[in-house]
Amino acid sequence: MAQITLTFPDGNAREYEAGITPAAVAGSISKSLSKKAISATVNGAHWDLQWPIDTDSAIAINTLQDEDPALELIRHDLAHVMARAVQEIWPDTKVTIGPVTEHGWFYDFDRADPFTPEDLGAIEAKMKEIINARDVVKTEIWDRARARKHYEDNGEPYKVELLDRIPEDAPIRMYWHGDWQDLCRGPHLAHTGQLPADAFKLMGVSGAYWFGDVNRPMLQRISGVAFRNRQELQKYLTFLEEAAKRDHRKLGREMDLFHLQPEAPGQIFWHPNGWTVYTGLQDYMRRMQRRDGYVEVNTPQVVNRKLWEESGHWDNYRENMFVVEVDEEGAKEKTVNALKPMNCPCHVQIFNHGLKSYRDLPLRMAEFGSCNRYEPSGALHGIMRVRGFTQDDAHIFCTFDQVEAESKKFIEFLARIYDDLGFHNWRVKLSTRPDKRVGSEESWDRMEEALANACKAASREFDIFPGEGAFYAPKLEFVLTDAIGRDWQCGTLQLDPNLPERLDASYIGHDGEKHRPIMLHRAVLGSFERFIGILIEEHAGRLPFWLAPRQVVVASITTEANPYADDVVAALKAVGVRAEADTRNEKINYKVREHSVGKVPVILAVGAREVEERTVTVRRLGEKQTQLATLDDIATQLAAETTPPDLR
RNA sequence: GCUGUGGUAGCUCAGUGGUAGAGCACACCCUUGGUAAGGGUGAGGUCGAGAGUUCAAUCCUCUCUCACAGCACCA
Repeated sequence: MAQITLTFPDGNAREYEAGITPAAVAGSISKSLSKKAISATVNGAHWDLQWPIDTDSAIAINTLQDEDPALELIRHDLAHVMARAVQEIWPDTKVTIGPVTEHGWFYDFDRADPFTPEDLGAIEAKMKEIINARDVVKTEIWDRARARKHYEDNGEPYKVELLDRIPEDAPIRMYWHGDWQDLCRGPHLAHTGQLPADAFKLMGVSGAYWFGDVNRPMLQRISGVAFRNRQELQKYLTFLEEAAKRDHRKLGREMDLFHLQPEAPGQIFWHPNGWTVYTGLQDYMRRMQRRDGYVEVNTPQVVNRKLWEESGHWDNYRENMFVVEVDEEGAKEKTVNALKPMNCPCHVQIFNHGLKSYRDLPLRMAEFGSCNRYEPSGALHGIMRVRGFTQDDAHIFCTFDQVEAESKKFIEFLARIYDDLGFHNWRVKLSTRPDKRVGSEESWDRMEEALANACKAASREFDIFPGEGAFYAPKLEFVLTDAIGRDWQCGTLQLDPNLPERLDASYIGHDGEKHRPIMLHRAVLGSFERFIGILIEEHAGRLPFWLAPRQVVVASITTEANPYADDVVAALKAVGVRAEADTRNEKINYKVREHSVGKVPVILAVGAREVEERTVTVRRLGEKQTQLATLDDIATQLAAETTPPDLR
């Protein structure tokens, strides 16, 4: 038998017989390591303890201490253990695939009867049995025909299909957890007893299409989360609770910001409080855009089908459009219109109105464009994904030579806004040419280079997402991370040589000839609705003072202080602060609790002492401690705080 | 749109084949209280909509609708 040299992470090297398994290597080092070993890393690849090593290699034996391999194996083995548990309880269930996810795993099953939430408890109990049985995991490589016959004989059609999808030259690897068998590329743990029985939880049942294809059968997906130990699981569950507390749908109700109702699914009824936030944000954006050289326009909601045919939306986007048929007076046929789902075609109409010169470029045309899209019912989500919304939209008409500078300018603009709004953690994605595309390679090279250069010029790192661009041009997407680590894609910068072509936009160049401009579609917030949802969740409802709908409540402690409370409110209103008095016949404890729950950032308590001294007792949301201030001082201070960041 | 689960008072939820309950919120009264719920009384519901089964339906069946979770979608 040939000898091979294995090099360990500490630099030591030892000779072994070729074909030795990591399990045997671990055993040669120490008995305890042999017991603790869960897998190996061989030349950077995650390696099953049972897989032979045939050549000189760098090897590291992994234990539960090694987070990445440990989590991968725990989650992957739990997927198998769960599938086994399900098939033991319901033998008629057919198995499909069970991959690892960000926090756990899922496994998709085909079974006639739906799994109920109650079934999850039974499955979890059976999984714990399997773990406690400490069943050995073993693996073999089979030839394709044998595996195929095996699955055909066992009535597992999905596995047969999976086999057919494995490339010809790849090995067919079979795994067993005890007697239960699955097709799997591995690696896996040594035995089920290495799984932490108290660090996983089944999270729910849902539907999922086989291979994500609407035309294939809908399977039942059971998903779970898993960690290395109970503490890590608990930490994750606490995170979920925290996210639920921040849910904008819940806070929107509690703060009386907005509501939705069945008569207008996916469209928002903004209440006075919510509309205060909305207009505050919109006013800020309007000032910023004016300062950055945009002109603002407004375009129609209901637009004839003809324009959508010209723009290409009728062919490509029709199922997402609200179509409005109208009986026009005296007309033989109904006129077909659609609510605009996007603003771009209308903006091109303004651009096309009258001759444009190269001197007019770049032309930055902004609109708080109210759009309607018929989103699939299952996609609707609070105010984050709706059917009626307003974009902070703009189109920059320019020459190709101006693209890079305009892009850089936009990135800097967006950076300023995210900074003002308290999002300091964001990144840029550059989506490049997809497989299905129009335009020459040379033109794609130029467009991608322009966006990449703009990022560099604006001193922004970016990640490239190959193939993610639109069929006509690349784009930048701006993803921000919120206070609890979730990502939101908000801003976008999309190059577009296509629409000016379709809608025949042109300008007169230096040479006196007509030329085609290029368009940049761009948005910073995306939509006001969604962005406000993000803001609410980011701040857990405690919006920055300048955006808070109810900024100050003046709470009287005794009825004698009520007239003074009204005076204080008047003084604050006079300096532009949104203040209201709470002179109800309630105790101060009660008022403080109620307004704290309502996320009012500042409560000013006034009693006999304050009336006497013309002062207020200031209580900031989230702070237990109060401070005494004179009415003049607090008015000055709050007037400064209510000033939007761009006016400071 | 698909699969599953839901819809009972403003909110959070309990409940039953014989037309309904709690807590909070709301109104009124008592209380004038010093920083996260003082006490009492009262009002409030076509039990999501429609159809069916039944002597009788909020409850059982079907259809629709909206919401929630996931999938698909997001030119």
